[in-house]
Amino acid sequence: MRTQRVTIKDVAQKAGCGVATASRVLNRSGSSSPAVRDRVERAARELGFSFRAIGRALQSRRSMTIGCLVPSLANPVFAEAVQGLQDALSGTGYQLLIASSGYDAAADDAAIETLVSKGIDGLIVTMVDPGDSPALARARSRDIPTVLMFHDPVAGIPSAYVDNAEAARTVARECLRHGHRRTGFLALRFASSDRSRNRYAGFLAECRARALPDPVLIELSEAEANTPEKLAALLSEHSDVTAIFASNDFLAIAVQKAARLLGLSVPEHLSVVGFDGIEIGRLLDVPLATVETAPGRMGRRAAEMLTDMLQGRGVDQPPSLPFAFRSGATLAAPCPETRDDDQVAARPSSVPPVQTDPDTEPKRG
Amino acid sequence: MRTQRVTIKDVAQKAGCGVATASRVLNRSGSSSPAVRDRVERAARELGFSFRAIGRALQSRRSMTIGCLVPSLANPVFAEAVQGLQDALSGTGYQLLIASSGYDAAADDAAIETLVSKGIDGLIVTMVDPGDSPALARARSRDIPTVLMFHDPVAGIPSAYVDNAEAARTVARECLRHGHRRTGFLALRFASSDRSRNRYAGFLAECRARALPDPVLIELSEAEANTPEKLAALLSEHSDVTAIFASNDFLAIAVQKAARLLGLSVPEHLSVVGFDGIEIGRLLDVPLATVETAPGRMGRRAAEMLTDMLQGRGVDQPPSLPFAFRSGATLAAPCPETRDDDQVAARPSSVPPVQTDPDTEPKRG
DNA sequence: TTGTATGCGTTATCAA
DNA sequence: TTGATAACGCATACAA
Repeated sequence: MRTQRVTIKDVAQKAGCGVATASRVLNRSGSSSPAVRDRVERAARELGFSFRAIGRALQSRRSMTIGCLVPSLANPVFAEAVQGLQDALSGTGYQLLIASSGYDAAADDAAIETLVSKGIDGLIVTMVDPGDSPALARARSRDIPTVLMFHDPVAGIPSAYVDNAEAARTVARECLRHGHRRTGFLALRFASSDRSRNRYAGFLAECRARALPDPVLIELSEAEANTPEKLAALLSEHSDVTAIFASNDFLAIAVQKAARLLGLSVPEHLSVVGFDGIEIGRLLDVPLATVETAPGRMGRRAAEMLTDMLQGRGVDQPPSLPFAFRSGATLAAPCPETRDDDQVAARPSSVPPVQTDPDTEPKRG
Repeated sequence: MRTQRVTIKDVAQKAGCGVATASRVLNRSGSSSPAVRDRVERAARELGFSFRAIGRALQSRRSMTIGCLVPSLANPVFAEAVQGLQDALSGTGYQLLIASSGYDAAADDAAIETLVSKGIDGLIVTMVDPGDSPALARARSRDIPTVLMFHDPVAGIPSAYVDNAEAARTVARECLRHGHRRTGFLALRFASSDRSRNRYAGFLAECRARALPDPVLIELSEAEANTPEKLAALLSEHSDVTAIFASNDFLAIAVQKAARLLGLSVPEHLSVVGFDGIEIGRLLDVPLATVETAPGRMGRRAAEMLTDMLQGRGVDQPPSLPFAFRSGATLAAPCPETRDDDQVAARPSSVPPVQTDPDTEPKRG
């Protein structure tokens, strides 16, 4: 019962012409007489013919497929970015072949290897270490156009990104402006995320620039991030901290849950700031203070850069995408007496809020 | 400077043997002498050879690629499900070619058409109307193994799903148990989602079975869903409603925001129940009452069903996946005096809570 | 304008 | 054990 798929050869036969003619008609390439043209089109219609991309790919050496690698689609940041890719790619004829690594460097390499073997025309990746990936290097040495997402530019590979360090400095300023002095930086998989590291670096730099104590770096295991009780325990070890900068919104939300478990209210006892600006964050009844980075927009930008490269247009690193600090109910002045620290919270110093507008032109990193 | 890609022919040449031999060695198929074997492997290594999937696909008529269509990755439910697919597919050799429709039926068909033309070996879809899609029908008539996600089974296509109607009945019982009588059902794209419709149907049926007033059906536009103010306005038109059942968690969270805008507190003035059980819902400091459906698990199930079919094993519709009503702080007894309705809220009738355990065997729909 | 033949990269067949 | 060859589906150079 298996319907033998109809090929262009069948169409040609039915139309009583050669395959080349059929190909020309169906592709509107070359020239053809109205008569043959008609017969071919009717034959194709009647046979329910459609081109198979494999044949084309083999012959044209272009698969019209783009490979995409992200750590995980379970994190809304990446999911939104991939949807951004889809949006930008729709109508271009390119399809997305997707892979996820689970934040694992070895898996990154294996995935890229596989994607390349599949004959992708281009590559869009977010990975553990783009600067040290044999597979990525090999892909690039094979002239496969590649762009990064989320990463600050690395190894000369163009990237669609926000300036993580600069954004983190903004968060620091906002915390200080509200009078926080003892801050904490919370991160999952610090070792396997240059984004987290760069954010910490910026946060740290700004604190030092203002002669404030270094923020406490709190690294979490996967288990701690997903279990509010464990997170709470971890949090209680740093009772002098009045503001937590979480490396992403997901974590920031988890921190609030943990704080509640400890009987701390946000922001009275503990301020929380996130990073990313995922959609859901703005719908929370206590809006999350965070850095809006518009992940979907990052995806669109990445796709545009890649399609430019695919069309032979040279692409050099564009400026970083804009971000905007979004104030929210989770960030306020600390109440010194409520946590057991021994320092006096400073009143807001007169640091003006730094904001960049996501709708105007990007700022330079 | 473009590196001409190395093919098996190059390897054969360098090893001084025929391509067939090289193929056999490299695939460990057929037999070969240790000597040749050695030469081939060394040649392959030195040339940096790797198979190109396109050639294989053409000859074997299998692309080792699975097509996946979902409405949007911006909704965490679908993103988590797709990640579930990835997890289940990793190691099987299958890759995921992905498409999204933006909840548009025409886009659904176009996407399936494209995926099929790409030579996918199987299809996993969530779409507007699987029962009325010419493209899907065509794919199936071409014997492309297909499974649905999220949909109650339709047109004889096996599905990985939860029993939407039954789950909704559970929600109704829970609402009634807490004493709610006037309820509302909130849905986005009601017309283009059989999931929403089935949930409403179950909710309605249970209300009627208990001789309660029909729940108010509140349909939202995209704009209303994303703008808390508009949602609030809509909500205020139904001030007699004491409990809202939102068709998904995303909406449920938005409703809370809107309620806050109206000066209504949740759950004192308005109870809210969601659907899906997305990861982030459980981290909220006011945990969302919802139906946990484990989207990731649905994805894994779908992938397993498909790989079974791909291996020629017949797959008939398995029972629906289990769901669990998760109680949360957003559902409580109504306070009759706080909203302007004229009816007296009933005390909880003695309806036992209905729960199914996601870790035990699935329940039958 | 049309058709034939070739090649894209791989595997399977089959004869040596 | 080996290797030449024929597909697979398509586009294109070239000849007619």
